[in-house]
Amino acid sequence: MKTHTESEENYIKALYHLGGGRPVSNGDLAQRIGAKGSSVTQAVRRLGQKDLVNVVPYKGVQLTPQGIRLAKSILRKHRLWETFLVDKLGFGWEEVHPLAEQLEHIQSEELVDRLFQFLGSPKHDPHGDPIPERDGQMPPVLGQPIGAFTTGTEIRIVRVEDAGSEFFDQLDTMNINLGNTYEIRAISAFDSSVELGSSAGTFWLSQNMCANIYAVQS
Amino acid sequence: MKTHTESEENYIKALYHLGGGRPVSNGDLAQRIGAKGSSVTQAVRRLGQKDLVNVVPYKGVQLTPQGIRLAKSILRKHRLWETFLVDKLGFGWEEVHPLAEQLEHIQSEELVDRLFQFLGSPKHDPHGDPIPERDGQMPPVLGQPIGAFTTGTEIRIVRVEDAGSEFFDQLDTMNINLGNTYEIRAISAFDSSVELGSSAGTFWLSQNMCANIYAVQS
DNA sequence: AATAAGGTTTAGCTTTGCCTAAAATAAAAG
DNA sequence: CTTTTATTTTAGGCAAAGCTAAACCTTATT
Repeated sequence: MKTHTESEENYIKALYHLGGGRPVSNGDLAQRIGAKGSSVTQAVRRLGQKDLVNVVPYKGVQLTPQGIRLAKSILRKHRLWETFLVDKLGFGWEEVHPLAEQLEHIQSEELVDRLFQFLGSPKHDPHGDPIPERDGQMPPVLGQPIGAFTTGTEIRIVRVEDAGSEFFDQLDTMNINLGNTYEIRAISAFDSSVELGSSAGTFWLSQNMCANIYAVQS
Repeated sequence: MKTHTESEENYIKALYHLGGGRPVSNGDLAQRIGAKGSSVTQAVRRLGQKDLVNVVPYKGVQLTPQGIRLAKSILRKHRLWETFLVDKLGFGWEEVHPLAEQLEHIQSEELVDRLFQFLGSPKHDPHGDPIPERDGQMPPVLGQPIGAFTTGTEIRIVRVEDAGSEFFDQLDTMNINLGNTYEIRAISAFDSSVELGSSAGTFWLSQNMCANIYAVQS
């Protein structure tokens, strides 16, 4: 397994995020990376030479199986480090992303394996996102948006989308965490907001909040 | 506090290692970095523009107070990560150096502080080397070479030099670790090797081994 | 004091990775 | 089916970091 630059890894990661295995447009990729289209053209050409992507000029870029494998290994590292930062160092979930973005580029199979063990072989990261396994298998993506349940259901929060720092701040101030359980008390016919209840009382969640919070029946 | 490239940080680290605050020659620096002299000339010019070093052409390069501060902060990170890798992830002391070399470039004051706390505010790393404090103060450099003690002394191993992987392998096979205590049984007048004794028996350590193992009386 | 040797710097080239501006192509609108 | 628009690629620059080879200081030797 060859060694790649951070820039290359960032492109691979972005490609995986945007398309998984499907083709991605130059523009989308440029936007995601935060570079100009011309830079992207060059970058993907380099990746193509390494057989990490297939490039069809003017059409799009697509990860090869090799590229997908690499993407998953980076994602694995990213999510393991996030888990470390939250579980062991006590960071808040909003703070960890930029740090994990640096840590994910550290190269060492051994380190990843040991970290995985040290963290108790987690299947999901602090946001509830699945951590790819060593062999590339993906644990299940958990939960449904809160709005998808019916009134009266007991639910448990299992995942939150990364919807920006304000979203996370809101979660913090409302004291909402993974593992919390609530009862769906009501769903507004007017604006789709949801009333949740627990032993501590009840409160309303806006539609926008609900759309980024995932739960399972419990 | 500005942000620096990894290359820059590596030069600063090398400068600190070779000279502390004293001037270092282009050649020595080149050797340490593993680059050619011409590359070094350019690199130190860049560092000079950032006021991290003073350069006197044909004479030598010298860290500024700013440079020294940076060097210490890198060293702090390096040694904290080594401590993490050994204490928490169970790496052997010979394996951790190249990994810490990557991890030391992660940028985040907060991360360093939390890591420090998580590790129990250590003053020395797994090799017994002092970990610079947040403010740049250095804990004491521990111990004396084993050969410096007199026969009959009870000693405790507190530090080992980084003398290459074969040295560490030898330590491992002889089961020598920081914290171990021995009695100095004899010192050879012929080759300065030393006989150490413990409850498990006695054994001889060559002069070369002794020179890289530091101990205190206990 | 002159010169040879060794170390240092300059000059010029390479790659990565980004940029802007101009040309080329694909897609959508008339 | 042509033309306009939006996207993508080429062309040409720039900075970081490395390299080799040639020129240039220092120092040591004669």
